[in-house]
Amino acid sequence: MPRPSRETYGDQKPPYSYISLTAMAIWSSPEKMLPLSEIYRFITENFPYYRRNTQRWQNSLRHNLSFNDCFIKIPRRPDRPGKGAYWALHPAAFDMFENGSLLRRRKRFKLMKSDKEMLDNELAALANINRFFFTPAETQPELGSSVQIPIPRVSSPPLNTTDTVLTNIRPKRSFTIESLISPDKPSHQDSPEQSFSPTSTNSQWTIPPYYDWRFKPPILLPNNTYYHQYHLPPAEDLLRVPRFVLPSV
DNA sequence: CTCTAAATCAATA
DNA sequence: TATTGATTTAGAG
Repeated sequence: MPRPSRETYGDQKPPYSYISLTAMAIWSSPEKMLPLSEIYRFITENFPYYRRNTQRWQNSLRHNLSFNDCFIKIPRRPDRPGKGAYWALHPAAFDMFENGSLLRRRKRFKLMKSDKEMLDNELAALANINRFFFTPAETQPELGSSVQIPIPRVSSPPLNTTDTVLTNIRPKRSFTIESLISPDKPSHQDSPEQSFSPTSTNSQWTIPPYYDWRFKPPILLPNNTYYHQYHLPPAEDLLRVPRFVLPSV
């Protein structure tokens, strides 16, 4: 009996929710995050059913991305071509599909307010990093140097570094088509590149390694302001990328 | 049957 | 592209 493949369902609607399909797409990517257009492409390429009525299901899928806390939107780095942000899976949402509920989960994945604020702080810091790309070239920090990036206060207290909610989270299954189509395959082992690999040293990983800046605990200054210290990547390709300069208004 | 996640329609930014 | 609300559909206990 042939192993179930991408064409298993043909033109029939696959028994997966948009959330499942999106998670599959994201997880199949090398960086574990994709722009919207790539999510579309994954689904239409792998499930022929979705090659028609695209306006309907793509609208629904976008609704899912915005509505569900399990998807986090990561700003595109200015040195990357293309449009739209990247979408990733929230690391705490990996066990959403326990007991094979790929159609309807028992519970929605909803973040607590404190977790949402923590994530907002991370993303705000990322947005600030992006802004460095747009500052005048003369005043941009040296690549390979360290830089302090102010964190906008979205709540008080803005950060809780001892929070362990996000610690030691790994997926219970891999979001490959093969493993999801035959979920009862018991001995399925994740390939190394499919395995979850936190990059931060303190294992409080929240954002994929896309930004390449190493996370450091926030610094509290005497004036009661918080900073994040990042190390700018020494990557050669980044050095070659033309730096963006804001037109002075 | 009930509960509520998921899908749909669609206005708006 | 992305967010949000309103409403309907339908999965599963």
